[in-house]
Amino acid sequence: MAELGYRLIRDEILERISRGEWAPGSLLPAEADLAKEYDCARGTVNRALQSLAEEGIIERKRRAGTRVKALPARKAKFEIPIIRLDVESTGAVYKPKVILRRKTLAPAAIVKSMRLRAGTRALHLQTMHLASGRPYAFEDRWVNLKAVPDILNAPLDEISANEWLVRYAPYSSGEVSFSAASASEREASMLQTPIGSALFAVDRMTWLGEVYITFMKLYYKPGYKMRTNI
Amino acid sequence: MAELGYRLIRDEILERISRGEWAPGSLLPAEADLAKEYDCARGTVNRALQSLAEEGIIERKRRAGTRVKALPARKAKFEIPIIRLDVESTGAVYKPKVILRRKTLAPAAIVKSMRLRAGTRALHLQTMHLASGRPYAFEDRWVNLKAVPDILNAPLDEISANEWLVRYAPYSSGEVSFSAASASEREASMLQTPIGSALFAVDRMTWLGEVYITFMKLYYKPGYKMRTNI
DNA sequence: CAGTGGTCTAGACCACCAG
DNA sequence: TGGTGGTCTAGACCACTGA
Repeated sequence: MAELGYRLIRDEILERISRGEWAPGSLLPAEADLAKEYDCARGTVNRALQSLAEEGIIERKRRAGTRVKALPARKAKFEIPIIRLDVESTGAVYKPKVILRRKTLAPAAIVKSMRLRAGTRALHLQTMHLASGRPYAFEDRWVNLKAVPDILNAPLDEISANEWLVRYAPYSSGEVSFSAASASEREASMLQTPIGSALFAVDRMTWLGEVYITFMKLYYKPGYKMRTNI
Repeated sequence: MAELGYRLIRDEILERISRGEWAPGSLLPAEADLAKEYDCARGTVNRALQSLAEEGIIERKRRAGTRVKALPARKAKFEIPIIRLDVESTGAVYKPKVILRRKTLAPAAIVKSMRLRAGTRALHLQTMHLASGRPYAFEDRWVNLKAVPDILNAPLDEISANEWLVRYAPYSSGEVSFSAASASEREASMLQTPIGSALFAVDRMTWLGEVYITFMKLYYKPGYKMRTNI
């Protein structure tokens, strides 16, 4: 039964799991046996199974073999969105508008979470992301000037701080969290929505090596949804 | 420069990108050249680069070569959470409580999105997810009884519908979306929070092949955050 | 201890597509 | 059309760990 591509083998194995041939918790045949069955090299089966393991469908251990996960937690992949592309994909015209841009002492909470030295000055930015002139999202951001001093010279009304940072320090790691927030007076007036509206909020902190770069809070206009497939 | 493992090569290449050796948009050396540089087989470099491509760091095209993405959209992976495990990881005791369980005509919106036949009866379930007796999340779900008739016999006060479905039809595909919602009277009373509170909401629809299985809306108690790393 | 998955190798063929 | 990445192969050695 010669197949074309490890993807086909992966899909076929996935279907056999779906049909119940291998129940959650049970053991799959060894790679060598599957290779014989599919008449291919073991390496091909290995790639197929590694792919399923990455998706969270199966668990693999040396010597113990490959098992269907007892509680298959399917993993969803989200692209951390670049707002400009998000907006433009709806056909609207994107424009960032800087509301506040001030070099100032960072408040205690920011100093702590970004591990700055006490008394450090940081760049505080507030930006409205506009879609064809209408509010799309409101961003509140702190930037560590020790890490990226050049941002002071960036034309942030043409390119958003997010995109600027992505170009300057592109491959930092970070933490992201999603939540719901009630619009305070500030967010409400920015997004032109009543106080107390439910807003989808994204928090993001990024760093490069040991150096914290930026902390950002983003509030989307009411009705925003973040979608993906599993 | 013999390395141990394609992961090391991947990390090293990532670091070279971070340091700016290859800027966003620029071309990386061909696999064969990198293999020579790292003194390993091309297959090893290939695995390293495929891994970076999956993470959204680079783009690869036959003949055109490998480029650092111009706008590196780092991908975040979220595990679609199983609420019981979520709750238990906080040290609380999980308990699902069925509020409503009724075989009934599906409303038009559900019929349409689940592609049921008009006049089909479906199972309507409302479940409170409790953490040590306190409200954690409220779930509103429709189940296609043609797809999983056996759910009528499931002990849904012991195992949540979600987990039951995961065991019965574990490897369906689906769509997920995250949003913020204002608590209606129903959600507010369920979650013991004021009407209008901002709730983190998850919509999920799953199917197996051509058959739609279930549509679910989940409202978390105020303050819930969904976290991940990038 | 022995069987499993993890990984590397050297070579091969092919699909794709930019020059 | 030639150089690129995508993939397969057959074999090998090793790390891990359950019986």
